[in-house]
Amino acid sequence: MSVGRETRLSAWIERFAAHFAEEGIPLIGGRILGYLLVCQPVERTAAELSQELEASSGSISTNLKYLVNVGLVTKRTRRGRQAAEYRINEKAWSGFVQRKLDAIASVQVLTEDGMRLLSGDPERAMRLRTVDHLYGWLSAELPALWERRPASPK
Amino acid sequence: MSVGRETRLSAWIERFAAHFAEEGIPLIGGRILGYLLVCQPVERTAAELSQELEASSGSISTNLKYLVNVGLVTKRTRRGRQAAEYRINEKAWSGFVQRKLDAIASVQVLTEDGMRLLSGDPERAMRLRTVDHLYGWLSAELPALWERRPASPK
DNA sequence: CGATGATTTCAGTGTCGACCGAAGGGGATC
DNA sequence: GATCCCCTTCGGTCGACACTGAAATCATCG
Repeated sequence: MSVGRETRLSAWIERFAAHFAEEGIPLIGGRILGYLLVCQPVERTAAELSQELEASSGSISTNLKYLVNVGLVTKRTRRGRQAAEYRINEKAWSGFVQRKLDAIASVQVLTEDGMRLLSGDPERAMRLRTVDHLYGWLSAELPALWERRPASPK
Repeated sequence: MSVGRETRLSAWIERFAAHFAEEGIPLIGGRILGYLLVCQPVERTAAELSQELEASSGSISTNLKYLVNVGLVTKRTRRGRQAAEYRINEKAWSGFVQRKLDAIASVQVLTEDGMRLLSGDPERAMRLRTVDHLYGWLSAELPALWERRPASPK
């Protein structure tokens, strides 16, 4: 007897959430993301998410607030409906990734400052220089790479 | 009365450690990295680090073990010296950064699996497809970018 | 082989953050 | 304006992890 598609999707959502948990996103936040990426229909209320993901209403609320804040989820309210509907904002994902790349390259600000502090002593600055050059290169190339990013498929 | 260079370097080390603390590296580990990048002479014993950074011997030991493990610090023992000497391995920094980039691109494995699970339903796969394309592009371009990385300065 | 000096191990402490669930507040409908 | 949901807020619990300091371990030298 085969495992149903929904069951396999649940397992996939869990893997998805686990990955982002390692990057500091709360487990429940990751589950919401994974779920909203594949659910049908695309919009869900907080109460539905709470039930589907077996998480407390408080956790759902907190995490939705966070996800809406970073732009990955969109909140929609409708007249005549007390329940707000949430959906994934997949277009915002590139901004999300871009922030990660920026975070890596931003170390260059630090290494640059360090080089300045050691400017009178080239010998002593050698170790930092190696690191600074690496980040300097990244700071130049990553934004350039990002420019060449193709538009998302229609 | 001006602030001495060493004082400013201490402040810089603290900023350096704070940055990597946000990325999950323990504060003391970050301090060790920053300190070993700029100290003179370049090699230090665990006891010296403990004193300079005002951290317990246990913390220093744990963090050095971790940093040696990921390759950012090199341990050297010498005959006739009971104290091992540690120094920064600035050449390993590129591997450190590369692992970060790989971690970002590795999401493509997840999105790809998800696409497979939704293969029978293109409509439903649309949201994931947008995300998958982004990571697919990254998975292709980041390694290519890395190839063009220049050697560190002599 | 014992003494010495250094490092590693380990149990204990404190902090921080995710999560829960009950209480409170805000709309919408009647 | 009363009722009914739904969402958010908030106190409390739990587990994870960084850090400490003392004890155990290890290496060197006399």
